[in-house]
Amino acid sequence: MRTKDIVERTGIDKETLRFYESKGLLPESKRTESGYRVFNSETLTRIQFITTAKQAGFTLSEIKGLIDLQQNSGPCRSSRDIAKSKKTEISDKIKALKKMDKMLTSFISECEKNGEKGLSKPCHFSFEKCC
Amino acid sequence: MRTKDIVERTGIDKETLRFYESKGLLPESKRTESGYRVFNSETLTRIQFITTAKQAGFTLSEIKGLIDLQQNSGPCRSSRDIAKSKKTEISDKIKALKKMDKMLTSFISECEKNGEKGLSKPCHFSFEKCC
DNA sequence: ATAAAGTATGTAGTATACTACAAGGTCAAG
DNA sequence: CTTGACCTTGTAGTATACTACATACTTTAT
Repeated sequence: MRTKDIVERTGIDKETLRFYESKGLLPESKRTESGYRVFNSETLTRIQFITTAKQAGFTLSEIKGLIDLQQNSGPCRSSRDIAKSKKTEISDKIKALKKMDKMLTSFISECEKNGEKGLSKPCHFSFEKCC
Repeated sequence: MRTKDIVERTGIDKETLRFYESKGLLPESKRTESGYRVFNSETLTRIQFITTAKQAGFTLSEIKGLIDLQQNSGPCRSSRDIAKSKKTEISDKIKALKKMDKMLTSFISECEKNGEKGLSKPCHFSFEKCC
């Protein structure tokens, strides 16, 4: 696969691909004789991983940390401990998201109170007071 | 309350407080005769809201959007629709986080396989292949 | 009265994560 | 054999979210 194929299949920009390569999130790719990048399907799964991790709110350097976790040759113990602390971060993020969701749910039901009338009137609800 | 009190109670920096004010995330605060900012407890709840929303992965402009939702005087319907689409974003983020959590859980149990021996050996696990 | 702590403003700098060129080389189709 | 799509590098610019001054005024403690 060449650059264009990766771009089409993952949806990321070609400049972003190069940017990720420069940051070490992707290994330096093989090249044709003329210098064109050649990718394999592992690049696709790697980019999907980066995309998911980004959506989960991790920074690129944190994502690099996760990639390095399973590539280092040191003892598994230290990697496991990092993984465990990441799990804590994740559960904190989920808590924050659930709190936001609860606020929005209350807001929506407040809006919809009294049906059509309620929806036509201005809002009287504070997210801050909700939780 | 003065700047120092807000800083102590919320943990945000005084420059960040001023920054949020300049971005419209906080209303322009009242001042003493000499120009010192004076805050009330609503500022505290507002900052807690911003902090939670940030942790949930929302940008400051998205957070401003949420604050504006319940402050606008237009019909509740449009605010409700924005709130509904925010709820979708939140559920997508939670999905991404759960996926990450699952990967890390598998990674940890793989590390801990064979107990002490497993933890001393290098890792052989790929997040990419997991999900 | 003076030093120390606290606050104000404006401006500049940093880190992250792209994003957009410019200038040029490669390759396949007509 | 040239046109156009595709690729290369390097460098510069943008947006977000702070963060760090420099300079100066106010208030509090001794």
